[in-house]
Amino acid sequence: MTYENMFSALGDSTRRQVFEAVADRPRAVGDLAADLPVSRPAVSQHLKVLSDAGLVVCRAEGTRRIYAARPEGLAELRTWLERYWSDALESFAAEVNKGRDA
Amino acid sequence: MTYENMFSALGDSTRRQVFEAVADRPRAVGDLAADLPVSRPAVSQHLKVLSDAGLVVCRAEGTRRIYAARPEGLAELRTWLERYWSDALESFAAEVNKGRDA
DNA sequence: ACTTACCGTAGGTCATGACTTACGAAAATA
DNA sequence: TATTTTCGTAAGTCATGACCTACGGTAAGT
Repeated sequence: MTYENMFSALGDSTRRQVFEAVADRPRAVGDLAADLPVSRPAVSQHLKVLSDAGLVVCRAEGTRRIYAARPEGLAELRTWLERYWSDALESFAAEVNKGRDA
Repeated sequence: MTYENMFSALGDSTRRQVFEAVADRPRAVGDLAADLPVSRPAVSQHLKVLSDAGLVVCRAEGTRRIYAARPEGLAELRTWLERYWSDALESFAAEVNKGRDA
Protein backbone atom coordinates (compact mmCIF):
# COMPACT_ATOMS: atom_id res chain seq x y z
CA MET A 1 0.00 0.00 0.00
CA THR A 2 2.64 2.53 1.01
CA TYR A 3 5.99 3.05 -0.68
CA GLU A 4 7.50 1.89 2.57
CA ASN A 5 5.84 -1.49 2.24
CA MET A 6 6.56 -1.86 -1.46
CA PHE A 7 10.25 -1.04 -1.40
CA SER A 8 10.97 -3.06 1.71
CA ALA A 9 8.93 -5.94 0.30
CA LEU A 10 11.00 -6.04 -2.87
CA GLY A 11 14.18 -5.37 -0.91
CA ASP A 12 14.42 -8.98 0.23
CA SER A 13 15.97 -11.27 -2.35
CA THR A 14 13.84 -14.34 -1.67
CA ARG A 15 10.67 -12.29 -1.59
CA ARG A 16 11.50 -10.58 -4.86
CA GLN A 17 11.99 -14.02 -6.40
CA VAL A 18 8.54 -14.96 -5.16
CA PHE A 19 7.08 -11.88 -6.78
CA GLU A 20 8.92 -12.43 -10.04
CA ALA A 21 7.66 -16.01 -10.14
CA VAL A 22 4.01 -15.06 -9.73
CA ALA A 23 4.50 -12.20 -12.20
CA ASP A 24 5.65 -14.76 -14.74
CA ARG A 25 2.48 -16.74 -14.12
CA PRO A 26 0.08 -17.26 -11.20
CA ARG A 27 1.12 -20.08 -8.90
CA ALA A 28 0.14 -21.96 -5.77
CA VAL A 29 2.17 -21.67 -2.56
CA GLY A 30 3.55 -25.19 -2.68
CA ASP A 31 4.63 -24.81 -6.29
CA LEU A 32 6.48 -21.63 -5.41
CA ALA A 33 8.22 -23.24 -2.46
CA ALA A 34 9.31 -26.16 -4.62
CA ASP A 35 11.37 -23.81 -6.77
CA LEU A 36 12.87 -21.88 -3.87
CA PRO A 37 15.51 -22.70 -1.24
CA VAL A 38 13.17 -21.95 1.66
CA SER A 39 10.32 -23.78 3.38
CA ARG A 40 6.68 -23.47 2.40
CA PRO A 41 5.71 -21.48 5.51
CA ALA A 42 8.46 -19.01 4.65
CA VAL A 43 6.88 -18.53 1.23
CA SER A 44 3.50 -18.02 2.89
CA GLN A 45 4.97 -15.28 5.04
CA HIS A 46 6.58 -13.61 2.06
CA LEU A 47 3.27 -13.73 0.20
CA LYS A 48 1.56 -12.07 3.13
CA VAL A 49 4.07 -9.23 3.04
CA LEU A 50 3.65 -8.87 -0.72
CA SER A 51 -0.12 -8.93 -0.30
CA ASP A 52 -0.05 -6.24 2.40
CA ALA A 53 2.09 -4.16 0.07
CA GLY A 54 -0.55 -4.53 -2.64
CA LEU A 55 1.81 -6.34 -4.98
CA VAL A 56 -0.03 -9.65 -5.22
CA VAL A 57 -3.56 -10.98 -4.97
CA CYS A 58 -4.90 -14.38 -4.02
CA ARG A 59 -7.65 -16.68 -5.29
CA ALA A 60 -8.85 -19.93 -3.75
CA GLU A 61 -9.01 -23.06 -5.90
CA GLY A 62 -10.00 -25.95 -3.71
CA THR A 63 -7.44 -26.21 -0.96
CA ARG A 64 -4.93 -24.39 -3.12
CA ARG A 65 -4.33 -20.66 -3.05
CA ILE A 66 -3.34 -19.22 -6.39
CA TYR A 67 -1.32 -16.02 -6.11
CA ALA A 68 -0.94 -13.55 -8.95
CA ALA A 69 0.94 -10.27 -9.38
CA ARG A 70 -1.15 -7.12 -9.05
CA PRO A 71 -0.25 -4.60 -11.77
CA GLU A 72 -1.67 -1.63 -9.85
CA GLY A 73 0.97 -2.24 -7.22
CA LEU A 74 3.80 -1.78 -9.66
CA ALA A 75 1.96 1.18 -11.13
CA GLU A 76 2.23 2.97 -7.78
CA LEU A 77 5.93 2.28 -7.69
CA ARG A 78 6.17 3.69 -11.16
CA THR A 79 4.49 6.90 -10.05
CA TRP A 80 7.10 7.40 -7.35
CA LEU A 81 9.88 6.55 -9.77
CA GLU A 82 8.77 8.96 -12.48
CA ARG A 83 8.55 11.80 -10.03
CA TYR A 84 11.94 11.41 -8.43
CA TRP A 85 13.56 10.52 -11.69
CA SER A 86 12.71 13.96 -13.11
CA ASP A 87 13.79 15.55 -9.83
CA ALA A 88 17.04 13.64 -9.96
CA LEU A 89 17.67 14.70 -13.55
CA GLU A 90 17.26 18.37 -12.72
CA SER A 91 19.30 18.29 -9.54
CA PHE A 92 22.00 16.27 -11.23
CA ALA A 93 22.22 18.73 -14.09
CA ALA A 94 22.55 21.56 -11.58
CA GLU A 95 25.21 19.55 -9.77
CA VAL A 96 27.25 19.13 -12.92
CA ASN A 97 27.15 22.88 -13.47
CA LYS A 98 28.24 23.49 -9.89
CA GLY A 99 31.08 21.11 -10.43
CA ARG A 100 32.19 23.12 -13.47
CA ASP A 101 32.33 26.28 -11.39
CA ALA A 102 34.50 24.71 -8.74
CA MET B 1 24.38 -1.52 -8.05
CA THR B 2 22.09 -4.55 -7.79
CA TYR B 3 18.32 -4.53 -7.49
CA GLU B 4 18.86 -6.01 -4.08
CA ASN B 5 20.76 -2.95 -2.93
CA MET B 6 18.40 -0.47 -4.55
CA PHE B 7 15.15 -1.84 -3.23
CA SER B 8 16.46 -2.44 0.27
CA ALA B 9 18.07 1.01 0.25
CA LEU B 10 14.76 2.68 -0.57
CA GLY B 11 12.90 0.33 1.75
CA ASP B 12 13.96 2.24 4.84
CA SER B 13 11.81 5.29 5.51
CA THR B 14 14.54 7.58 6.82
CA ARG B 15 16.86 6.61 3.98
CA ARG B 16 14.22 7.24 1.37
CA GLN B 17 13.71 10.69 2.89
CA VAL B 18 17.43 11.30 2.52
CA PHE B 19 17.28 10.30 -1.12
CA GLU B 20 14.21 12.41 -1.83
CA ALA B 21 15.92 15.40 -0.23
CA VAL B 22 19.03 15.15 -2.38
CA ALA B 23 16.86 14.47 -5.43
CA ASP B 24 15.13 17.77 -4.77
CA ARG B 25 18.49 19.50 -4.70
CA PRO B 26 22.07 18.50 -3.82
CA ARG B 27 22.87 18.96 -0.14
CA ALA B 28 25.60 18.60 2.44
CA VAL B 29 25.41 15.94 5.15
CA GLY B 30 24.87 18.39 7.99
CA ASP B 31 22.08 20.17 6.14
CA LEU B 32 20.34 16.85 5.55
CA ALA B 33 20.64 15.86 9.20
CA ALA B 34 19.20 19.20 10.30
CA ASP B 35 15.93 18.40 8.53
CA LEU B 36 15.73 14.82 9.78
CA PRO B 37 14.95 13.27 13.17
CA VAL B 38 18.23 11.31 13.27
CA SER B 39 21.84 12.15 14.04
CA ARG B 40 24.39 13.25 11.48
CA PRO B 41 26.35 9.98 11.61
CA ALA B 42 23.13 8.15 10.88
CA VAL B 43 22.67 10.27 7.76
CA SER B 44 26.26 9.50 6.77
CA GLN B 45 25.55 5.79 7.04
CA HIS B 46 22.39 6.12 4.98
CA LEU B 47 24.29 8.04 2.34
CA LYS B 48 26.88 5.28 2.19
CA VAL B 49 24.16 2.71 1.58
CA LEU B 50 22.59 4.90 -1.11
CA SER B 51 26.00 5.43 -2.66
CA ASP B 52 26.77 1.69 -2.71
CA ALA B 53 23.39 1.19 -4.38
CA GLY B 54 24.38 3.70 -7.06
CA LEU B 55 21.57 6.05 -6.15
CA VAL B 56 23.65 9.06 -5.10
CA VAL B 57 27.03 10.60 -5.86
CA CYS B 58 29.29 12.81 -3.79
CA ARG B 59 31.41 15.88 -4.44
CA ALA B 60 33.81 17.62 -2.04
CA GLU B 61 33.47 21.34 -1.43
CA GLY B 62 35.95 22.34 1.24
CA THR B 63 35.14 20.29 4.32
CA ARG B 64 31.60 19.78 3.07
CA ARG B 65 30.46 16.79 1.05
CA ILE B 66 27.71 17.62 -1.37
CA TYR B 67 25.54 14.64 -2.24
CA ALA B 68 23.34 14.51 -5.32
CA ALA B 69 20.90 11.96 -6.72
CA ARG B 70 22.21 9.79 -9.54
CA PRO B 71 19.63 9.45 -12.31
CA GLU B 72 21.20 6.29 -13.75
CA GLY B 73 20.37 4.57 -10.48
CA LEU B 74 16.68 5.21 -10.86
CA ALA B 75 16.95 4.27 -14.51
CA GLU B 76 18.02 0.77 -13.51
CA LEU B 77 15.06 0.49 -11.19
CA ARG B 78 12.87 1.59 -14.05
CA THR B 79 14.22 -1.18 -16.24
CA TRP B 80 13.23 -3.78 -13.66
CA LEU B 81 9.85 -2.16 -13.20
CA GLU B 82 8.98 -2.02 -16.89
CA ARG B 83 9.82 -5.66 -17.35
CA TYR B 84 7.81 -7.05 -14.48
CA TRP B 85 5.01 -4.63 -15.08
CA SER B 86 4.34 -6.13 -18.49
CA ASP B 87 4.73 -9.61 -17.02
CA ALA B 88 2.27 -8.74 -14.29
CA LEU B 89 -0.22 -7.37 -16.80
CA GLU B 90 -0.19 -10.58 -18.83
CA SER B 91 -0.35 -12.93 -15.87
CA PHE B 92 -3.06 -10.87 -14.27
CA ALA B 93 -5.16 -10.93 -17.43
CA ALA B 94 -4.76 -14.70 -17.55
CA GLU B 95 -5.72 -14.86 -13.89
CA VAL B 96 -8.93 -12.93 -14.50
CA ASN B 97 -9.86 -15.39 -17.25
CA LYS B 98 -9.14 -18.34 -14.97
CA GLY B 99 -11.36 -16.73 -12.36
CA ARG B 100 -14.15 -16.51 -14.92
CA ASP B 101 -13.87 -20.22 -15.68
CA ALA B 102 -14.09 -21.21 -12.02
C1' DA C 1 50.25 26.50 14.88
C1' DC C 2 45.71 26.60 16.89
C1' DT C 3 40.93 26.54 16.55
C1' DT C 4 36.69 25.71 14.23
C1' DA C 5 33.64 23.42 10.97
C1' DC C 6 32.36 19.34 8.77
C1' DC C 7 32.50 14.68 8.01
C1' DG C 8 33.41 9.26 8.11
C1' DT C 9 34.11 5.27 10.96
C1' DA C 10 34.36 2.24 15.10
C1' DG C 11 32.03 0.10 18.78
C1' DG C 12 27.95 -1.10 21.20
C1' DT C 13 22.80 -1.46 21.96
C1' DC C 14 18.34 -2.78 20.67
C1' DA C 15 14.50 -3.70 17.54
C1' DT C 16 13.21 -5.85 13.31
C1' DG C 17 12.63 -9.59 10.40
C1' DA C 18 13.79 -14.03 7.90
C1' DC C 19 13.72 -18.67 8.85
C1' DT C 20 12.54 -23.05 11.02
C1' DT C 21 9.38 -26.79 13.16
C1' DA C 22 4.89 -27.76 15.12
C1' DC C 23 0.17 -27.29 14.98
C1' DG C 24 -4.68 -26.33 13.46
C1' DA C 25 -8.19 -25.29 9.83
C1' DA C 26 -10.64 -25.89 5.32
C1' DA C 27 -11.63 -28.47 1.14
C1' DA C 28 -11.44 -32.66 -1.80
C1' DT C 29 -11.57 -37.86 -1.69
C1' DA C 30 -12.86 -42.47 -0.46
C1' DT D 1 -16.67 -39.98 8.93
C1' DA D 2 -11.83 -40.65 8.34
C1' DT D 3 -7.89 -39.40 5.42
C1' DT D 4 -5.21 -36.65 2.50
C1' DT D 5 -3.78 -32.37 0.54
C1' DT D 6 -2.84 -27.63 0.87
C1' DC D 7 -2.25 -23.84 3.40
C1' DG D 8 -1.86 -20.08 7.33
C1' DT D 9 -0.27 -19.05 11.92
C1' DA D 10 2.20 -19.48 16.42
C1' DA D 11 6.47 -19.75 18.89
C1' DG D 12 11.24 -19.57 19.09
C1' DT D 13 16.06 -18.78 17.15
C1' DC D 14 19.45 -16.10 14.99
C1' DA D 15 21.36 -12.67 11.85
C1' DT D 16 20.80 -8.14 10.08
C1' DG D 17 20.59 -3.39 10.44
C1' DA D 18 19.26 1.30 12.30
C1' DC D 19 20.63 4.18 15.74
C1' DC D 20 23.58 6.44 19.20
C1' DT D 21 28.07 8.40 21.32
C1' DA D 22 32.96 8.81 20.91
C1' DC D 23 36.80 9.46 18.24
C1' DG D 24 40.00 10.79 14.46
C1' DG D 25 40.96 13.19 10.17
C1' DT D 26 40.88 16.93 6.67
C1' DA D 27 40.14 21.74 5.14
C1' DA D 28 39.39 26.61 6.15
C1' DG D 29 40.02 30.68 9.16
C1' DT D 30 42.69 33.48 12.59
